Amino acid sequence: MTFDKTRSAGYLANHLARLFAQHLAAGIAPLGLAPAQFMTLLELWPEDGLTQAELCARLDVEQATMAGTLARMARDGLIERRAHPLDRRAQTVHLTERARALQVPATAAAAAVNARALAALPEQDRAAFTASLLRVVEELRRHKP
Amino acid sequence: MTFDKTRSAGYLANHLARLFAQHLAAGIAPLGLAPAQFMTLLELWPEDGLTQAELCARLDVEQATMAGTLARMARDGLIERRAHPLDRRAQTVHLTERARALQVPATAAAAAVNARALAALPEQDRAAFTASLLRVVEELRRHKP
DNA sequence: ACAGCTTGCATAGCGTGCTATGCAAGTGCC
DNA sequence: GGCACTTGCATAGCACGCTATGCAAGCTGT
Repeated sequence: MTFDKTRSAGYLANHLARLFAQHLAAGIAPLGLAPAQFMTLLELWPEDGLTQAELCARLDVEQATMAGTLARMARDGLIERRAHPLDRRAQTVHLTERARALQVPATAAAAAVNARALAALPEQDRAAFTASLLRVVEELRRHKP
Repeated sequence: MTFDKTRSAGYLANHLARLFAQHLAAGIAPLGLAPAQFMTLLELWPEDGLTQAELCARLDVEQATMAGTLARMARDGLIERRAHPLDRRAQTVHLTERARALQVPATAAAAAVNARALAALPEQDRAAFTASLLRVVEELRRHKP
């Protein structure tokens, strides 16, 4: 009857994401990065020159959210926008040298947080856990509200 | 080398929490509730008259965050604050009739979201999944950054 | 060619998280 | 009793999510 928060996947997912965000923020703040900026860089490091719309689709965030994140990244000297060669409405997003230099330390910090978190699970359960996370993500993404 | 977002627990947790929040928000918005208000009500439905500090501890959110959530709940007629009988600094938080009436429909909506999400997993994996979520939450909560 | 739909982006407003401050009230120790 | 520390709460400022608008540019069909 009473909703048990220690057994509700949604409740736990919210709590887990807040904890991950706190740990990640602490790890990358010394680099001058915030979590959403790091997520965006994860897409741009391997493939520069994406448009805002492409970043939205890949990160599954709304366009207005990405506009705000890119504005802060431009303010902080992580990206610069250039006119799209084919579409005068669009812009392409390009990394600065400063952003490129952060790839190794930032991904190391994120990997450290993942490692510390997964240390809570026996080694043979970890792959199943992330696989389940992925399956549930895909399920909820398929039939969005 | 390149961080694989489909295998990073932190990335997936963030994505999953956003999806859960979207589904839950859609389910409880017709009731006039927002997700953090629902979380707070989960504590107050079984035990009225808690203080703000107690709510913070139980939900693991910062005091300033809870102050904002309670302000919005009071504005929306879900709670009222009364003077604490023993401590003149503190207030106790009490549910209104309107808030009590939402318990059944709101928990039903949340349970439906959980059920839809967990439908992605074979039935025998679901308990292990939520148990792993809980273990990782407790791990990250133990050594906070 | 032009009217109308679609697409790319910016902006405003709000909810929810955080840290950092500040104040009032309780507690403790001398 | 009085000074210092702690505790309960409010507020401000910021990051990120969201929806809702609005505008400019591209596309479509007649």
